[in-house]
Amino acid sequence: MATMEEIAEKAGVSQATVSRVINGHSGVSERKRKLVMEWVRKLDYQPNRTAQSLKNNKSNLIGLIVSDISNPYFAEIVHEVEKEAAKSGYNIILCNTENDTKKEKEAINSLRSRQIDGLMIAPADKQATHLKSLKTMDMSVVVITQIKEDFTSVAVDHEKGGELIARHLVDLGHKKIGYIGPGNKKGYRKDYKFVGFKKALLESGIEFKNDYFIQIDRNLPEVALKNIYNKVSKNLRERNSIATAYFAHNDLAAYEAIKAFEDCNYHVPEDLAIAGFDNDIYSQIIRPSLTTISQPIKTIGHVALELLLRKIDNIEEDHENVILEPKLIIRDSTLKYTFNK
Amino acid sequence: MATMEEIAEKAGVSQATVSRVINGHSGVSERKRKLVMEWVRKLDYQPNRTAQSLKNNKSNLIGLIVSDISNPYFAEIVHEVEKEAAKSGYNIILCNTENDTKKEKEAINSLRSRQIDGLMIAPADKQATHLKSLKTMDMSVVVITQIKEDFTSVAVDHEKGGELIARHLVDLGHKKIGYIGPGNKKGYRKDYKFVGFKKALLESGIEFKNDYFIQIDRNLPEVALKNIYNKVSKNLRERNSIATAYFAHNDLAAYEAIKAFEDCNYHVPEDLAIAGFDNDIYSQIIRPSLTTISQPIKTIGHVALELLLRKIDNIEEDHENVILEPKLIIRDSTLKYTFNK
DNA sequence: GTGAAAGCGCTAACAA
DNA sequence: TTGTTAGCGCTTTCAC
Repeated sequence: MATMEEIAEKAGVSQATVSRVINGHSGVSERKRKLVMEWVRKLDYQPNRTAQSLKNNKSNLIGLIVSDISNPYFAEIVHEVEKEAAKSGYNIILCNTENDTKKEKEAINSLRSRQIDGLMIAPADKQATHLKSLKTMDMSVVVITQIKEDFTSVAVDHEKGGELIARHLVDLGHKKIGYIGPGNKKGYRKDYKFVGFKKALLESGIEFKNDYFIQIDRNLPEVALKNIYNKVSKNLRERNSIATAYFAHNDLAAYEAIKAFEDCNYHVPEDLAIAGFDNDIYSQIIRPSLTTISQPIKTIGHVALELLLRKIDNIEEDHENVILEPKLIIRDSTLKYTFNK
Repeated sequence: MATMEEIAEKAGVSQATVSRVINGHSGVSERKRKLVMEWVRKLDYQPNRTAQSLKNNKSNLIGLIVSDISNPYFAEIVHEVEKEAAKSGYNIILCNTENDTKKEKEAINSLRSRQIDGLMIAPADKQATHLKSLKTMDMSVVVITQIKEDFTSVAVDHEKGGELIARHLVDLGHKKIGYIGPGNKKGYRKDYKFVGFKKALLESGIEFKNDYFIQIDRNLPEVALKNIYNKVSKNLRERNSIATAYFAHNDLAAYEAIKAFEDCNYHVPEDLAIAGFDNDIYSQIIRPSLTTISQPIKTIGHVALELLLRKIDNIEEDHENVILEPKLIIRDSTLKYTFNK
């Protein structure tokens, strides 16, 4: 790769002049400017961003840490963030943690080493102390998909999402209502969907019964789907009563649960209503189409990047917690449940 | 962020000694080593990879260019590549081109500027000359998801995939067989699935009829799904005969086609068999489960990264085209078609 | 308008 | 065993 030095030599000017031309600084004669540009083209010169970064103490690199890129929800966020970042001249270093705090920690260190200008992170489910250390090292950080009081963060109101589903199921006339998700476990982040769900049920006079709670493991994305299938099947076999409607904590889980229900001869949605969370692209494609909660993914990506860039440019000093509104999307998986069979 | 200089000062040694300790070089007294490490911990020192890159002319950065990260097929590849790369100490700079050659070109230049050690690219559908320029600039490149004779590449044999689907449909007894996909168009890369599909049909004595060809647009991932839906619906309305079985060029297209068929009152799979391509995670989740071609995605990611690292390390000099075998996955979407209605 | 030179944080050759 | 020094490619200050 050609360097400024080489261009300078060819064009018979100093390397400093080449730098001026490349960076569009004024105070270079038109003659030299032309000359330099000619050699830039001829040698297909590309500035060495590594050298620039070192000199300017600015990498134009953003670290993006997600827990599971295979989840279409995160894939969509990555898509959006990359797109917007590119517009502002930033590149993305992507790290996938597979919801593993150890990997998350490694990723943070690695990115720090790489002198990223800012970090966007969707933290793993497990509570971890290394996030706190981000504070002390004075790095521009935006947390996404969950609200963290001590960081700038952008997320959807999961609690309200859970409430929306609960009310919808109650409105349809369900009394026996279940939940499929991680639930609340010490050392893990709170399952706010579940919290809101139970709360809204209670407000409608229905106490959530643990018999209808199918608890699935956290932080195992690789095997998560199998886990869900097994847990649901096991539940159907071993418990003596099942609910008439289930709320699965995300769409992926809902799909898998539907499979398990079907394989146990419960037809969805005729015998069993089911709702998901995320409104991923498949939720309207699968049959039955899935009632779910839509998260404004593009907005999350957009807003989060915007905030991060502001932090990087020191425009934004203090924390801001952007809580976006979830939306209920009603589809066949709950609508076509048949009462009074 | 602390630098070696600061550590050196604190520990009362030279900066070179700090470097030696950090890099585990021999020839440092145990006393100084201990002393240095103590300050490394105290100041939470992280080496500046930018400076290292500049000095060593080695960034440990890999560029990964994909056309559409929202497609779970690519998301899975990214997942795998990132995971393997991390194991070898590489980070991934991800660029999403949205199947746009202009963005692709920009991404390549940007990555080059960033001194990446190697590039893995799933090229856009549109033929473009800038890929050729990669050759001249002597950069380690591995092309994925399509075979390019003049590069090292890793892909599945799409032609054979098309054949497998064709034979399967013929074996089931279908005579009127259609295709939903981009087809072959000048300036775009060949649609090998279609080629193999037609070839195998012909070998079975069935000539592919253009009446059963639903051609969809290329390079519009953002609107691709809508496009498919519209094209399929339009086709059903305007043509006087439809096939009994359709092969959609990927799973995403198949899902969308199913929706369109259903909305036009053709039941899948009873009235109409359909097959996809990719075997993405949803193909077994949707109902009807989708007959499709499985691509060994993990293997693609794995092998491609392996080859790229070998190229980077100059172990591999010449091109290698790894063509992986596709596998037919038979599911309800074709199996449950009802003949003799 | 232009060039020389310092320095970003690191590695490695050389000297001591 | 340790320190001094040059230099990776760039930006920017200073002097002319």
